[in-house]
Amino acid sequence: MSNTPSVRQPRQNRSKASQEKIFKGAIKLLTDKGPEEFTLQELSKRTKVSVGSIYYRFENKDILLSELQKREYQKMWDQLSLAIESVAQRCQCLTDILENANRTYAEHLRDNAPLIRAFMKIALTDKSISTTGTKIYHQSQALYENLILTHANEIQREQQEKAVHSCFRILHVSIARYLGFGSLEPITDGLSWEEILNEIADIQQYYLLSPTLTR
Amino acid sequence: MSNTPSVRQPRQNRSKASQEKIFKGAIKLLTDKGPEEFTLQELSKRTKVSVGSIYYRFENKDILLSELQKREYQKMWDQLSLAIESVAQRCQCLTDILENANRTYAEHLRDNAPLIRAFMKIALTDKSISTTGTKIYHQSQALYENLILTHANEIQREQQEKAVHSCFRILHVSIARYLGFGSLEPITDGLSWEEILNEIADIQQYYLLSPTLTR
Amino acid sequence: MSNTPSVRQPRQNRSKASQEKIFKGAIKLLTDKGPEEFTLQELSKRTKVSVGSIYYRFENKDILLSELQKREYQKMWDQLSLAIESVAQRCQCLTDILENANRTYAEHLRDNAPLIRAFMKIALTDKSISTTGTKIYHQSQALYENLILTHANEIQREQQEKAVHSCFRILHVSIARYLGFGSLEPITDGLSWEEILNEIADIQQYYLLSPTLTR
Amino acid sequence: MSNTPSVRQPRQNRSKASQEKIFKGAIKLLTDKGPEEFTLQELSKRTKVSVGSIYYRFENKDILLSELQKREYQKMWDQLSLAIESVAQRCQCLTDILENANRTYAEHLRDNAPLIRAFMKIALTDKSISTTGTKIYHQSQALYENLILTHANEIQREQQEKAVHSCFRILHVSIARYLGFGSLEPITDGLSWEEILNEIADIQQYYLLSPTLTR
DNA sequence: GATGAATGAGGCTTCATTCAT
DNA sequence: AATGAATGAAGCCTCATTCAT
Repeated sequence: MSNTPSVRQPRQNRSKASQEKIFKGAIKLLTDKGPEEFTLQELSKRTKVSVGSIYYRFENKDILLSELQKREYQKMWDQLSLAIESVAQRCQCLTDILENANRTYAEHLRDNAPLIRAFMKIALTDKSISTTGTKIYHQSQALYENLILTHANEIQREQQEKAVHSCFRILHVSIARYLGFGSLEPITDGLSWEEILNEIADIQQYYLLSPTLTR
Repeated sequence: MSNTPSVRQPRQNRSKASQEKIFKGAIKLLTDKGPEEFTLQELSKRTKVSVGSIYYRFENKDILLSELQKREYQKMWDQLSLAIESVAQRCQCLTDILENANRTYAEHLRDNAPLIRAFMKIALTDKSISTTGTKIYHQSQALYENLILTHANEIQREQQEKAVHSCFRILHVSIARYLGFGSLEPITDGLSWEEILNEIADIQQYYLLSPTLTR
Repeated sequence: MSNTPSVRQPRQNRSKASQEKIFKGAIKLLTDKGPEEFTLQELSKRTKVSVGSIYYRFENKDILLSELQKREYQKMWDQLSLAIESVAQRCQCLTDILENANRTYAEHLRDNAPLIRAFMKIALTDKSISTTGTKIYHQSQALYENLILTHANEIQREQQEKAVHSCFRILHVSIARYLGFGSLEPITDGLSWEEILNEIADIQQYYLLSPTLTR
Repeated sequence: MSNTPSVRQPRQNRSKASQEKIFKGAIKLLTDKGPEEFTLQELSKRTKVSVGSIYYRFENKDILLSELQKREYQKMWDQLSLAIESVAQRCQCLTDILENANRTYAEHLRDNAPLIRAFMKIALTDKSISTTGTKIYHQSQALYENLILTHANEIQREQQEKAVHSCFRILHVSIARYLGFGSLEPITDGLSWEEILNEIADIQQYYLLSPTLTR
């Protein structure tokens, strides 16, 4: 994904192994302790890779994190992409698609929650991390929305694209809040995972499928 | 004497003045520079209150921030409370109430955005700040929802309280995202402030007011 | 001499003592070990002043050195100034003045050689140190030349000021080389201190006092 | 095999080429960035010779620099030698010789200024570099002085050799200062290159050629 | 001979907290 | 009550040198 000069591409095998060790250890440290306690000294201690070695491969701490994020987010996105594809194959009607796409996206966030949470914290103070996060957000959005729009004919709202934007937004922010991204305490309003999914789907469906309200 | 061990209650005027200076300066520093650059040395320099004095009044940095948050969030909540009260006075029908309550709450977040943003960042690593944030969230939620529920008879959904929960949740998370709380880049989907408000109100109304969909 | 905001002026007595300890220790470390081994950790260890304390008083290492230089160079210049003044009182003829001014300036360099040598090394990589060094050089030059020019009437050269410039230049660079400023090994050409002084004076006198050569 | 233990003598062509690449790159790096930024990593990157290879050929960094200096200073000296030889051929009288020898030596320093400056900085902390520098200085001095002494009969001073020593010393230090060797800022006293050369020649001639002053 | 990855001691700097006055 | 000087652990980063391949 990246050919930035700030990251050395390993040319020897043991080097690749070491890079892998660094990445693996970084993920573990990040999800174990959070970004506040993510120090290169600690990473070095855990991975048994010297600080100098880390610096040999990554220009600095920020770039290490940024590269890690690009790599992991790319992986996540690839998986999401496949899963959304499969939804497209399986589902016929809009209701069906919504429910399955929602679940797919929600589980995608949930399964990767610890790492995403960590990167969202880092994003608060690191422009590059935040930019990549935003980029992936928009890519995921496009994936989801394109799928929904294959059944645009069922949507009752006039501005279909705008309406689908809203559906994605509601899905994303509701799940993000439920999983406790962005603030430490998840807010569930007492709903279970299934309930929150149903609730979101309900709201989307009332919005997309109801005949225009006369007000 | 005082039974809050961590914060000394000032009993003299010059003391109150000094505490006030600390709080004022802290707000300014927090909104000017963000929590990353909030150091007690800098606060001392700006307020002309010595570091020792700050420590005389607050057990440590976390407690200072926590006290500040409680005070400021209380103030904000008082204002919100009045504003919501006034909406209750002015509006008769549910549609009207929703739109006005939304606007009231949204402007409340917007007007206090810099400070809220700062505390949301701090909340990521400070349990006490996050707890207070959550508490105020629930209080605001109650305020909003009680208002809506005064017109519960107009709501078509079966589980009215749950439905109103969802309305508040959608409002809050949408606006929070729009204002860029919790992640650095605000995501607007190209909507203006008025448009996002309309969009939210639309979604809520389709949800609350539509007759049950037969699926 | 300096009111730069990067140096904290001590307001308590113990603070002044600490600043003095830092300066004294810095001079000793600089002359003992040279700038290459001048680290704040070592300075802290020797002076028993914590690193944080050093940073409390000086923005960073460069500024500490720069302030030290300003202080010491100022002291040196004050002494030189007095000594040159005394030469002016004592001497009547140009020959006399030259010899005494030379000796005064040369001894000034010699007596302060270890510290000057250290700062000359630092000057190679620190613009501020080099600027101050140049400034003091020009001030000393003015001191010396003004003294010589009080007997300008005895000078045979047409462009008297230019000729006196040359005299100072020769004096300075010859002594600097003799003392090993600027390169590690002093070059004496086998001359003793008295001999090099005589030699310099001879050259200056032949230049200033000879009738114009017909070539 | 080789009896210089610290430098491996290349016996194959590709080896020689590689050593040549190292030297060329080292000169460029030294003159581009100065000794402070001269790191073996950077040298390796620029020359495309691996760090290991550099260490295979040179015991350590100091020795690499030392070897480079010997080689380059030798080259410079060879050139100077030829140029001084040519002055000897061309000039008949002392005045003429002085002026031409001065110019030759001054231009020699000027043309090689960037590299000399670099080595002078290194000499401050590296005994071997400083020793070689001193050695070449003395060799150049001998070259210059022997030339002058071919016309010793024109010199009015009693101790001719000592007088000629002084002439060289004045020439060297004046030019070195003018070119900014040893301290960052060159000091020109407002003189152009031609003017400083004339000034030096004047001083030398007044010293060497004037009849003894009666004082 | 050659490569380039790995090492780690050591330098600079920050800042929450403590303490003498 | 108040001041501001002092502390030092801990973080980031560099680079000469070593070593496995």
